[in-house]
Amino acid sequence: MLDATSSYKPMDSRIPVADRTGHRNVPETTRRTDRFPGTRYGNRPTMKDVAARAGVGLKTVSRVVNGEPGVTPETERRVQEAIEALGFRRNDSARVLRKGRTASIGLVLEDLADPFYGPLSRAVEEVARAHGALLINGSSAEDADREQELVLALCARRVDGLVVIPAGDDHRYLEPEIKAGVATVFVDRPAGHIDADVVVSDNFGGARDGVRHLIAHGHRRIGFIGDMPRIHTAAERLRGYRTAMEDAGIPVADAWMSLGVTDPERVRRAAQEMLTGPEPVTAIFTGNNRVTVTVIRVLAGHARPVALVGFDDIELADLLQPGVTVVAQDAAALGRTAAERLFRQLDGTLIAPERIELPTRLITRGSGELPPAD
Amino acid sequence: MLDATSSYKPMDSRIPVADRTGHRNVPETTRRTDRFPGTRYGNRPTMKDVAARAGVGLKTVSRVVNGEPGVTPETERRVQEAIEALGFRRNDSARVLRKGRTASIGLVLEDLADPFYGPLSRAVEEVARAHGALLINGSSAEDADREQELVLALCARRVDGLVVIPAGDDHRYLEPEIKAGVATVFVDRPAGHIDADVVVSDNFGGARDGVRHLIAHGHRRIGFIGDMPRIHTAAERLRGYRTAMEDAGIPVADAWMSLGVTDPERVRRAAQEMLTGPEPVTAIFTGNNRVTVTVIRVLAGHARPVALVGFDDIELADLLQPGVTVVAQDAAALGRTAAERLFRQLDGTLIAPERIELPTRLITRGSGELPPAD
DNA sequence: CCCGAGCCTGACAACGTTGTCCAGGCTCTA
DNA sequence: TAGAGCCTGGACAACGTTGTCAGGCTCGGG
Repeated sequence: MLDATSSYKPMDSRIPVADRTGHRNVPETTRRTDRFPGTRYGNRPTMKDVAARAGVGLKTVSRVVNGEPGVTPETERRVQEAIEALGFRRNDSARVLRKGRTASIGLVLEDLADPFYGPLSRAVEEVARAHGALLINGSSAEDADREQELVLALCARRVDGLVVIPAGDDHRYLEPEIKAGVATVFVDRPAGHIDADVVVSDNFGGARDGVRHLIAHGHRRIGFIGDMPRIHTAAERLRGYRTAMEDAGIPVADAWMSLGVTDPERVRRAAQEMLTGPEPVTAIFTGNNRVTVTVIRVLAGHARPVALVGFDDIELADLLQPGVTVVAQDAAALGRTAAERLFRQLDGTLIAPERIELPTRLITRGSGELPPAD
Repeated sequence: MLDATSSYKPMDSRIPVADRTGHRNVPETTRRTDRFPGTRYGNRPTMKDVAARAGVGLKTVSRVVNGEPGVTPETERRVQEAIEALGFRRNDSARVLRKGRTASIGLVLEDLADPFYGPLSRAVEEVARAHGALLINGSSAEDADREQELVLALCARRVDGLVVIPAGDDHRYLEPEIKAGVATVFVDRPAGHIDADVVVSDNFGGARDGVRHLIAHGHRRIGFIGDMPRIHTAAERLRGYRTAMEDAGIPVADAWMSLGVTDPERVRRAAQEMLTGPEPVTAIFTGNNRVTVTVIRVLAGHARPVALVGFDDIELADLLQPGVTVVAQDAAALGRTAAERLFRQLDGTLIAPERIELPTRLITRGSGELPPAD
């Protein structure tokens, strides 16, 4: 009978909180069964094994593995042979312990599945790769506690740096980490109560320009559907909307603004309400890609044409009827800029934290140029 | 003057190849400047420091940090206080070294920025999280060498398991790793020359059904634009196309099939050619989401209506005119299934490698139901 | 023939944590 | 009151790697 009783017990990677529930660790017996004769699971060969087999010293193996000079070709050959034969692979955990640097950086974002974060994540990865570092990432699901949990787990892994798209608004918990030398850059939204590098889009200006665009095309009753105002980007975009309206001397009715979670159901209802209320809007400005997509669906089923400008570009926006006018931000540039700054922190090239704002771009495709249909 | 001469020298995370270029390691001096008085960069407090400050033994600190029983409330309080005061955070590298498990899994995919992989990646992350593990991921950019490099770097980090979307077609290099106990699951495409768990979509059946759908709507001259045939999914989808055509007794002209890299330029040209050739197609079956998007653009500028069925669902496909009929695969389910299987391997619940095939779903929205316009 | 220089090589400690094991003090019972 | 047993705490080794340092070898010059 196969011994398959052991179960996956990873290290507890949570924050070291003393939850003294008295759970006693089961004694760690051999965890793996011996399915391959001659090779025990989990018992990887070490440099010591290689050294023994090659008949050399430990340090010589280390030298060969790391390509350090000072090894005779003949000795090196013997070591390489032993490495091949045993299937040796250097244990980077031990290496990290010794060297201090892990050559990995952490990326905490809201949701990997969101099309906005894909390119951002990829850009960070590219830069990391160029610097020989790996990328560990996690989704906070827009939850401050989960963000903290993730960030601290990454710090426990001793990542060299962190790129964080903050969900919470208080990052003082990161102070000891930053002091201890963890390079940190916030992206998309600023950090809270802490002085750190920040790379953001010009959310205010972008939204203002988008709304101005609608105003320029004759709209006055313009709706705004955005994310929860506690999210910085959402607040900034709202401010852009308000400013554009104010600048144009248009008083804003409360019924034209809807802020909250951006799940399709709420957004759909919000859109319906501002389209059918006592002062129905003739145009809508949407606060992010998810909202835009939902509103497009609503408008597709709406009788009267309604103008639309959305924040964030969306794929195929040009092929819809009409094409969707958007305020586009460059997600890849955000990620790239942040990551590059991170590595400059690690270089020691960077002195003081800075706030970098990347411009947005209005892309007109038709939906924003519809005249008001009263 | 600030000492900013040190530069980021991460651990070399490449495969241990002896590139004896004789580069000598610069002596590692203190890397960080002392910007914060009283806190040296990189010198984090250890359990020893905490123990000293709390006036207890090293192991007692360990017990408190890990919530192990056997510590007086009073002692625990003192230790917690010291932890707070010093900003101590357990070093997981050392922990890993001692425990053997890293509580992290690796995910190697083609491109994080591809909308198909976002949900997949997210699903893997969710499962990992549920098992207390972190996710490290990297993009292979469809390059076999880069895939191997990434995978081995992850193994050097001693990830507990690997979810791999293979780019290469020979994975024998993974044998020692798997033997050493690294749980491994391949997704989306099977592994090459190696017996391992595989989770794939029914690419053949899906493509066959999609093409049958077009045939059922009266098409006979149907084009196929897909990825390089060395990619397994591409080959399977092509096989589905051929089978559907054959079953219907339709001879396939070479000019109707185009296989190769799926960059927009090539795809655009391929589509143009089969639309204007001597035997112009009346319908096109596209082999993945990128191809589909490009072909939609081509068809949008085409005079005569052409039917289209695409492999992979795409966002907003329902809002285009006409809606795009697709063969949808469930990326999240692929990721979830693979990850769950991975953790069952780690549990010891799983014995023999298996091949799991998830069904695809034909979603009709209009573009596939257009009659042939001759 | 001897000595110093230079090149290889390996012994050893250290990185920070956890498992093992033992000692001392306490409580409880006979 | 003594002995048994429990509870708390700490000393120590080990995990696999790398930096330091010293020893042994070869070679050439005096």
